[in-house]
Amino acid sequence: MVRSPCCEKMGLKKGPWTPEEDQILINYINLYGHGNWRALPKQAGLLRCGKSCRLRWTNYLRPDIKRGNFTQQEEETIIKLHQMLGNRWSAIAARLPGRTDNEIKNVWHTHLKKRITQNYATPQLRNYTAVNRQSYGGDIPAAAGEESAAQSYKFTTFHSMQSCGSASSPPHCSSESSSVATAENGELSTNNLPEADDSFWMEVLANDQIAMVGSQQGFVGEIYQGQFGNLTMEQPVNETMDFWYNIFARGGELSELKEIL
DNA sequence: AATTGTCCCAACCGCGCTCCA
DNA sequence: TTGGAGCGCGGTTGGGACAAT
Repeated sequence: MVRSPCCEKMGLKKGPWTPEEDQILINYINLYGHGNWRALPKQAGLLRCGKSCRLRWTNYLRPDIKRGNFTQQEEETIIKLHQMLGNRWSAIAARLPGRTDNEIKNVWHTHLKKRITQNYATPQLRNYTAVNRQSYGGDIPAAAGEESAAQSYKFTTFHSMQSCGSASSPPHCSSESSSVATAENGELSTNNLPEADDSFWMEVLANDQIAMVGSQQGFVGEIYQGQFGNLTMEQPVNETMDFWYNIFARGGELSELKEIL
């Protein structure tokens, strides 16, 4: 496929938009809409490429854009959605009315990512999970007309987990799986969070069978023992790692998990 | 007051997807 | 079925604003 030349090569303007350009774009879209972004700048009399116009409109000029700082609730929603959806900024933005994917991406990289990273590092992890135990209680608004995030996940059963402890147990099953202590109330203690690496999560995701690796035995064992039912999710490794860390560290219930999703 | 460093965000880049002729 | 056109997405960057020295 032959790509169209970039703006610069076509002699079009790049860089920050002037108020005059903004006004031209707003006036044109208010009058004619934006059916064809490629043709729009020429018809509107702008020395910009269509792509630049679309970006300016969707990220800044749209009348329904909410300006200003993100509220704490919005930030918590972003954190929650990011754990579920990963870097799917547009999907996250669809659940935050008035916020753009670009804006959310920026706030994630400048604020939220650092916060999460710091809190994942033990012992701060406990603080993070404690915070999220509260914040996860809220509703996640579904995007209008869009398949819910929940529907985009496919749940499968850990068949092999059922066989752990039996004569046919896979090699990775071990009676040590119960060695991870739970709190007296039955919740998993965050003191016992596993040191999970990518290979572990790859195993979790690869099949509808669970494989346990070394120190992860306890972690998986707890799932098998009914903390969450026998559930896993098909999604990229990194997202799942975050997801499981969060859900599991909070000692969540299956019903809660379903509600979140 | 001048310089340097850091943060933040608007805008750009390039890839991949969908649509359509 | 193929390939061009258009669009949307996520990653990256340039440069202004502000803080620290």
